[in-house]
Amino acid sequence: MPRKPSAADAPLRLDNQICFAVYSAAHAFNRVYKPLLDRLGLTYPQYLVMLVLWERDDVPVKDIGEKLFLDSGTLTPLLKRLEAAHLVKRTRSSEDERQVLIALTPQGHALKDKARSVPQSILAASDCSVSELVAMKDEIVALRDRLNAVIGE
Amino acid sequence: MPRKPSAADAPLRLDNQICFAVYSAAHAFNRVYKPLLDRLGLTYPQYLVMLVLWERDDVPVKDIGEKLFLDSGTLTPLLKRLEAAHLVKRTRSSEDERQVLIALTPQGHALKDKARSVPQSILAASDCSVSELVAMKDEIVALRDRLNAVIGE
DNA sequence: TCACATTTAATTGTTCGCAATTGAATGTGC
DNA sequence: GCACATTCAATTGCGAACAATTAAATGTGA
Repeated sequence: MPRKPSAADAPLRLDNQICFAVYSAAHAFNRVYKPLLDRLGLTYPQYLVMLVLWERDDVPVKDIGEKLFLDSGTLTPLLKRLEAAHLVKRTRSSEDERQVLIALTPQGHALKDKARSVPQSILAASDCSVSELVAMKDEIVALRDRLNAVIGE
Repeated sequence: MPRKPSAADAPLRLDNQICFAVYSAAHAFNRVYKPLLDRLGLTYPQYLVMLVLWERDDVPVKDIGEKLFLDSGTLTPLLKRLEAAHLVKRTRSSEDERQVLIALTPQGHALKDKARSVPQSILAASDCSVSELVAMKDEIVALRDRLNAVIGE
C-alpha cells in the first residue's frame, strides 16, 4: 500500500540533502569542464594538479596531495600519466630519497597560456556574477573545512 | 627565477576556483559519510540509490539515473552489487521488455530505519544551522541546474 | 507490413578515489 | 650505535563515473 509522505522521512528525502546538492554540482562542473579540458589533453583532476604546479613548481607529491586532499594512491598513477604526456618530470629528491619531486616540463609550462581561457568559460556557464560566485565559494570552503575538521579527530 | 604573483594569474589560482571548492567539499562529505554508511554496508552512491528507492519503489533504471544524474554505465554494476547484497531485486518489465525495474527487498525496506540516524550525524558534522544549510543547498542546486542547462544545448 | 529511428540496459575500456599494505629512507630515544 | 617508530611514495584491490558501443525492444512513417 502506498504511504503518504511522512514528515519523519523528510531528513531522508533526496532533495533535502545538501551533500547530494554538492555531489551533483561537482559532476555538473565536471561535465562542463570536459570539452574545455579535452582541448588541453587533461582530465579535471589532472587540471587541478597543473593548477597547483603553475603556482609553484618542483614540489613533492605530498604537498600536491595536501592542497588537493588526495593521497598517493590517486596521485601516483595520475602523475605517471602526466609524465607520459610530457607535462611533468618525476625525480627523487637527493636531500630526502623518500620524496618524489614533481617539476613542469617546458610543455607543462606552456600549457598554462592555453588554459587561461578556461576560467572565463566556466564563469559564463555558471551564469552568475563573480561576487555571487566568490561568496558561494567561501561558504562552501568553510563548510568543507568544518567537515574535514571532524574527520581529523 | 621566481615570479611574483601576477594579477593575470588570479583566475587560474586554485583557491579562486569555485569548482575546486565544490569538488573538495564533495570528497569531504564522502569521508564523513564513510564510517556512518559502513555500518549500513553501503557506499555513498549506493546510499543515494537507496534514498531514491525509499521514496518510490519499483522504478526503472532510467528514472534512478535521471534523479541522480547517472547513466547505466554507473548504475548497472552498482545495482548488481545492491542485488548481491539482497537489498534490491532487478526484474525486466513485462509491459516494456527494455526496462529493468528495481524493487526493494524486505531487507532493503528495513534498512531505511537504520539509516534514519545518518542525516542527523551529518548535520552535526556540518556544525551549521539547518536554515544556513538549506540556503546553501538551494544556491548550489540553482548553480548545478544552470550548469546542466549549458550542457544540454 | 516493413524499413527505419528511438529507447533502454548492458558492456568495454579508461580514469579517478580510497583503504590497506609494502618497502625504503629518515628520525628518535636509549 | 642500534632498535624502533615515522614518513613517503608505490602498489593492490574495489567501487564509482563516463564515453562509446552493442543489442534487444519498441515506436513511426510510408
